Amino acid sequence: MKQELQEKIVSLIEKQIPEIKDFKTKIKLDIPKEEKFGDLSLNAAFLLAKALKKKPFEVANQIKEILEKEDIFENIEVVGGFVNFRLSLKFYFEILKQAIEEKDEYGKAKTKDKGTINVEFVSANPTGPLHLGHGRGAVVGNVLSNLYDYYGYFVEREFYINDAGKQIRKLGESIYARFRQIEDPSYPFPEDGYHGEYIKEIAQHLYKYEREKILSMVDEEQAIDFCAEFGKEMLLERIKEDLKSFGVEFDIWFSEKSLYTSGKVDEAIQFLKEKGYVYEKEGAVWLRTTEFGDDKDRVLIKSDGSYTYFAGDIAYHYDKFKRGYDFIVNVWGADHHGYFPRLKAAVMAFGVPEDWIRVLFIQLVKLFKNGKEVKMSKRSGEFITLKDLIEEVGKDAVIYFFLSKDSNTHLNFDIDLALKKSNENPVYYVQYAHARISSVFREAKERLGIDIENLEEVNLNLLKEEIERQIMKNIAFLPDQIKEIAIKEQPHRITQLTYELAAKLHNYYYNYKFLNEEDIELTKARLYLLKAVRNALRTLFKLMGITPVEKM
RNA sequence: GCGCCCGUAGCUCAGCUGGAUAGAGCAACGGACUUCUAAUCCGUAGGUCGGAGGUUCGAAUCCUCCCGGGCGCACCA
Repeated sequence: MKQELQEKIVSLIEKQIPEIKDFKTKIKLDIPKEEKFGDLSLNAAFLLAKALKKKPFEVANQIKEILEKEDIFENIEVVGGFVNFRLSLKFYFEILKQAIEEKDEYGKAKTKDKGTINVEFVSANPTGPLHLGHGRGAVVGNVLSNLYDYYGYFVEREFYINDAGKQIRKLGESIYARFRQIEDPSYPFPEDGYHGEYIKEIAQHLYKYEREKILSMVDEEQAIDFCAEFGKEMLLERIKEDLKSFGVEFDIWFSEKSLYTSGKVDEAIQFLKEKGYVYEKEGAVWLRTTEFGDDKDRVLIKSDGSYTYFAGDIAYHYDKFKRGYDFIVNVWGADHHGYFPRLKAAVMAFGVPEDWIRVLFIQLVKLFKNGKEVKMSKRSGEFITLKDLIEEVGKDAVIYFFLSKDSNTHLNFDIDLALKKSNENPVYYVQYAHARISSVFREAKERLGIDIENLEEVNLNLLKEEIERQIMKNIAFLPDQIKEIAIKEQPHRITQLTYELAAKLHNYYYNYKFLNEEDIELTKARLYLLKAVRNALRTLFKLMGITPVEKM
């Protein structure tokens, strides 16, 4: 909406001040922080002042005169060099109508014509339960996907399963050792094995159902492989369950191992070789990543003939490249940031532009208990899992908390605070706003017989209060703001949009009475506005994966 | 040593890629329930935006240097 308005305004000005076309990219139509500056604010006069050799104030007044003839503006004021507009109620009424018709997808793109993209996130090793960092990545990746979907992209969500390599081997050894220890407590546990209780559980499960089979294996290696495979599958199932309870579902589960068994690694290396970026040195095969900004070249095939992890990752991204996405997004833990330049270089060697691959880094989640930091590590097995946390505080609170901070900053998670389930968690604030509206609707039906589903003829001109106007404005520009945070990849800002709208609703609720049997017309108009607010809230909740509760 | 990220109220954090008097929540203090749910609302107090320069009509935001904290610099995965 803002975009359309801006284009309209610029084209109107252009008829009289053609110089404006030189500043089109710098012109901003802003929503001012303060109400007294109107609904929208235009900075064009500052930009034009120099070119026209006039003062910003004079140019602003000129713009004011041009735009005053339009009926979508109720009032235009010049303050300093800013041109501030107030939009007409007529304009807002159209918006409310739209919000009501589009339900919980208010403002969402009707078609997926922006393109097709892939978002890869979580991608945890199937060697243990998900921890809090994974949870943060899951929320950020999922919401980012939802935002792109809202914006008009066809989005595929993908989980890359690291089911090859040493980690899995270690998993197998750990499970096997626990398995043997059931009968022989002195059986040695691998030094750097996984210590968590879940390993024992898996071992006990195997002992119960597969004891004979495992013990009959002549080769211990075979038994370890078996344990690894079994454990991996079991843990992967748990990961899937945890994510599902979190409202996160993937379209594609991509196995790293499949790359090796299907020959895709060789295929990718061959492709790069033909492009001339592969060479041999000191018995190893290298990729010339320095060609694309990496600070040194990287090994693909080690001198012992085995592939590096990097080679596998290249094959994986070569696969994505061939799928033909417009661009891809990877959500990674921040400790991998040093890895990005080389992967980007490899991907660019395929022949895609630099921004084809994007990475969102998720900084560490630090857990605090009793005011002290709790160190988490998979190796010691001493950590609070995502599942524990969701069970204790509920998925909505966890989602909202993980989402409310910029993913690129460290997050301190105070477990005591979260467990309190108190109003200190702002998720209750926004949910309460929705619950209050629902409550009003229930009362409207019971007391006044007004069915919220049949609000056809309402006189919106009765909505004269300043707060009502503010709410309409908030709803009107919400889709613009959602789209903006989508393209800027700032999913955390959605919590603020939600909070702002909820705050206005609470203010409105406290200061005005909606149900008034003496004035049914006004009641209906207000219910109509409330319905638009409810839909806007539901739209935001849906993007975040939070439940719109009817009662609290 | 090199690279990336962070530094904003007592605490946890926003600040929309340069806009107007830097904002929220929690904590503190003072008010508002005979009402459609007080998990709410209204108000008070709290700041050298880590520091110093620079760019310009205008800087928390962009550039340079410095100071703190985190992370990363493999023929590991």
